Amino acid sequence: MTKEKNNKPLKELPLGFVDRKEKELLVRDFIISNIKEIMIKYGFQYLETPSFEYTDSIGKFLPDKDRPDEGVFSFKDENKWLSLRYDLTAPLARYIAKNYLEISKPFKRYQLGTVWRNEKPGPGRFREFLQFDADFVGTNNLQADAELCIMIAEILEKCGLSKEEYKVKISSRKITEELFKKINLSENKQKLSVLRALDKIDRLGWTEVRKLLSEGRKDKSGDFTDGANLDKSKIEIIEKELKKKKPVTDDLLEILKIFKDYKFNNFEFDPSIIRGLEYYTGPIFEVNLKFDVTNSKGKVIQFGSIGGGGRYDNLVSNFGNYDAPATGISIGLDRLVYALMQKKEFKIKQSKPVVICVFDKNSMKEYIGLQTILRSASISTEIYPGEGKLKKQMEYANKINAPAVILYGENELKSGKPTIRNLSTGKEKSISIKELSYEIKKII
RNA sequence: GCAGCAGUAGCUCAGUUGGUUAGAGCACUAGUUUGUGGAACUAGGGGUCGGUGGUUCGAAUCCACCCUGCUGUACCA
Repeated sequence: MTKEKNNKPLKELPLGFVDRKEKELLVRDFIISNIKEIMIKYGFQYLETPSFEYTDSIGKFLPDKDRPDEGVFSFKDENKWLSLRYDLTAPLARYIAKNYLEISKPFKRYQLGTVWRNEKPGPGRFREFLQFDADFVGTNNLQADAELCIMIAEILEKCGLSKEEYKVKISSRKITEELFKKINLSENKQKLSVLRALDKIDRLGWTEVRKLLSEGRKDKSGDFTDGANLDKSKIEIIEKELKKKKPVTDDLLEILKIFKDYKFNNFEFDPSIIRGLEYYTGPIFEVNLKFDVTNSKGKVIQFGSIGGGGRYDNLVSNFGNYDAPATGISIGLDRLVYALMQKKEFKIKQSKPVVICVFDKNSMKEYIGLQTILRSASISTEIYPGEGKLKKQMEYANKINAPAVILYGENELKSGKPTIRNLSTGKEKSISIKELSYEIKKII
């Protein structure tokens, strides 16, 4: 007996994977439809690439590990490693490199797709999630970078956010590069740990970041993080440079000018935006939500950015001889959905079916007749799909939020006039079949 | 990965210093007479008390290890 129990299949989901229900999916669909509309307006092409790629194709920027499944989901297929994509940028670079000669440049594409990451999930973060990307390939024009920021702002506003509820932050990789020259930092490993430390200014503040730049820091759970081991004078220079309120690098100055021409002002220069990515070469941006987000227990949690991007001029050239400067942005849709669902006014209308009650199976022909009339009038309709008494059918209709039920029993069949019951008011009305669709539409 | 906290019914939780057949609310199912939902009442189903091992006459309760979740932290292409 115990053996049988042990053989039962698991009903649990793997870590970081979730079932998504209608409520969430409707919000997601709403966001997606806004995105598509705006993408068309901005002139981007729609592209889809497969979920799997050769690990080698998208793995150029993975940490050089012996195991190809570090951070990604991979398996070996006929001696070649395949990986589920971890973002949409690396597959884009692969796509460009493969089809370089056929693609007219500049190339603008947008893409919606699920990506997978084999890492620890956090609040609003899963191991499988939907991402939206828009990229310009084959142009050095900073108009592209500026337009991405403006476009993302338009998407968020279209989704119902006000200017106070989000902010586009911009910076440039050039700022930190110049800084490294200034303090004579050349070792790549140390550069990276400085960048990582600076990335946390927003969350931890300068006092803690100074610790990370020097000997290291202990967080409130008692865990210790190694520092970058810089000396005091260098840290002072970094701090002074990064506290500047206005950009001085030529790329940002130009973007600011373009913003002005577009009358776009919901941005903020923030030199502490790092984005941790090694491949960025120029302007970088990040989109932050400004309102509180709570978890399932009602506690306010740190939500962070819902997306970002920047210029990556060397990514395509990694594949061969083609050189294509590029810039792009990506948004984590599920995180945006999670945040948007917490805004009270966010109720998406969903049309639920009118339920035709079954009194007698011998009358199915009549029920189907009514259903056909309603469905051909594009009214969501169903004949009660279960079995049972009228009471049970009413309970069902109530539970699925049906706007009305149609009663077509013995009495009604005699007169040929079905009764419709409005489930929100409880009122019933005898209606001729001719007027049925019209009356139901009034209720919906 | 590291650290702190937690795991009792589908959900939210109670369970006294270890002591009989482990409880509540909500949800679910059936019924409160024939064709009427959202309320009430009655009855019912449902738990290897996260898992394994140990201490004990006896463990949901104590100990060890493991698993899972939450939160922070690290990594994040």
